[in-house]
Amino acid sequence: MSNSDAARAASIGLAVSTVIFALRDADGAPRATPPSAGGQGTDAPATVWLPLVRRIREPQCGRWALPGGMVELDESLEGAARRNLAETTELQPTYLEQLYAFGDVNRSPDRRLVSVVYWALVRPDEAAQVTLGENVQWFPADDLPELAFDHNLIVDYALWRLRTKMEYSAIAHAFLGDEFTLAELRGVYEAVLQKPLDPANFRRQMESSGAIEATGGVVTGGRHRPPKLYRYTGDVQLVDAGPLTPRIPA
Amino acid sequence: MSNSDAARAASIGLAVSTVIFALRDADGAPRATPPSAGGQGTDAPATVWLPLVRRIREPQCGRWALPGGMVELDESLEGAARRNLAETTELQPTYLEQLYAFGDVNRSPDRRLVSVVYWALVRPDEAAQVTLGENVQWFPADDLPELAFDHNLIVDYALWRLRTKMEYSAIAHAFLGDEFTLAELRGVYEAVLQKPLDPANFRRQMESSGAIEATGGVVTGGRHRPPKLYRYTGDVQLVDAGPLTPRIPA
DNA sequence: CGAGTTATGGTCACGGTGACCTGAACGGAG
DNA sequence: CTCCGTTCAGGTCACCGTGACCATAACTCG
Repeated sequence: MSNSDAARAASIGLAVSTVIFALRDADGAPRATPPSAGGQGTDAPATVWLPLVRRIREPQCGRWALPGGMVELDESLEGAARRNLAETTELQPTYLEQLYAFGDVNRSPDRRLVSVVYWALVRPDEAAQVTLGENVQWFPADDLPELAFDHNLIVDYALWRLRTKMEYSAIAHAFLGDEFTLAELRGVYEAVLQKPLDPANFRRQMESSGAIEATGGVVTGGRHRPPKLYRYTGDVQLVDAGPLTPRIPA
Repeated sequence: MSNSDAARAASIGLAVSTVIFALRDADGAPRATPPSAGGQGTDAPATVWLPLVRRIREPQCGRWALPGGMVELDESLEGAARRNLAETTELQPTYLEQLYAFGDVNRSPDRRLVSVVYWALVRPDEAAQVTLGENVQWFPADDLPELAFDHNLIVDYALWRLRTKMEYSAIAHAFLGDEFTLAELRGVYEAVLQKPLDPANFRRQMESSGAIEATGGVVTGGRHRPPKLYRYTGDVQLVDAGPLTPRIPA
C-alpha cells in the first residue's frame, strides 16, 4: 500500500529476550530442596528471582539487562530464545512461553529494535547450575535496580503474568521436580502469590482438580508425619501457552 | 555472542497483521441495530465475522489474507497496525490488543517474515462502513476458506482468545455503542460464546459486577416493556490489554 | 381490552470456598 | 519409653455465587 515499505522495514532489528523465573530463599540461597530429596527440607519462605546479564557493549554498557540477542535467519523465535538462554545462562527451561512483542520506536537509543520477549520457569536445581560471575547474577524480581532499555517494564509485566496465571493454570509444577509433596507445591504458590494458603484447603483443591496423583512414595526424615509424594498427571492442560498448544475442546 | 548475528538478522522482515472481529447477522447482513437506536431491533442471532483482503501480489496471490503490512521505521507496532487497518479497511477499532508474534522460519515461502499480530473489536455501525469490493469481504469466523500463509492458525487463535477473554473480562461493550440495553449486551455474549444465557441471571451478574450503570433512558418502540439503557462505568479494568495497561493494584 | 412479548425482580437448591477443628504419624527431648 | 512439638491428612460448617426456574411489570398490536 505505502510507497517504500519493504525496503525501509528491512532495517528494523529483531531480537528476543527472556525473563527467567526461579524460586530462591529470601536471602538469595539457591533453595536447597531439589526434587524433595531426603535433605532436611528448607522451609524458609521462598521468593521469585531472575538472572540478569551485564551489558558489555554500548548502548547502555554496564547496565543489567535480560538475556537475549538477535534472531538468526534460520531459527524460529522460540528457537532463538532457547539458544540465547543456553549461551548466556546455560539454562534449559521447564516452561517457556511467549510474553509480548515490544516495539516502541525509541526503546533502544541506537537503532530501531523490536524485541519478542519470552518468559520461562526453571527448577531450583537447574537455577543453581547457572554460572554466576561478574556479568551474570540473580536478582529478586520485586526489587530490581534500574535496568537497561525498557527491561524494568518488561519484567514487571512478566511478573504480573506469572502471578495471574498461577491462579488459574497449572504451571506451578514447572518450579518443581517430577515428584513433590503438597507442602512443596503449596510453597510455590505462596512464594509467587505472596500470601499464605491453608494447607487443608489447598490439598482439597489440588486433589479435586485431578491435576496431581499420589506416586505411592512418602518422604521420611522430617520430625513429623511423612508426607505423600505426588506427580502431575498431565490431564490438565496448560492453558494458553501459545497458538500451537492444543486447546481444550469446546 | 554469535559471530554474525546483527548482519544476518537485519534481513528478517517485520510485518503486522490484524484480526478484526465484528458481529453480523448469521446471513451476513451488517447487523442493523447500531447504538440501540429506535430501529425495530434486529433480534436475529448474531455471529462473529471478520474482514479479509485478497492478496494482489505474489506470493499467494489471489488468496484471502488478514489485513496488514510492513512496519515502518518511525512507527510503533500498534501504530503500524492502526495505519494498515485504516489503509485497507478504513476502520478505527474500539478495542485493539496485541495477540502474538508469529515467526516460524517457513511461514512465508518468499523471505523470512515475522508478523506481530493484533486483534481488534469494532462496532457494527463501524463495520458497515467498510468498503467492500473485489478484494475486501467479510467472512464468518467459524467457517473460513483456506487463507494465505498461516493465517488460518492465527484466526483460530484470535477467536479462542476472544471467547476466553469474553468470559472473564469486560470487552463485550467494544462491540456496542456508548449506550445499550441489557438484551443487546447479552446478545454480544451469546454471539461470541455461542450459547444462550438466562436473561435474569445475566442481569444479576452485570449489575453486581459494577461494570455498568443505568443512564436513566429507556428504549421505546418495541412491542414489550421498554428496556433501560446502560453505559459502562469504566470502573472495571480491561484486564491484560498489554504491558502498558494500568494493572489492578494488589 | 386481551394476547403476545420482553423486562425485571425474586426464590431455591447446589457446589465451591474459606475458616476451623480433630486425629494420625513421625522425630526428638527427657 | 513416654511425652511433646510438628506437620500431614481428613473432616465439618457457614457463606456466597451460580444456574434453574417462577412471577410480575410494562409495553404494542390486533
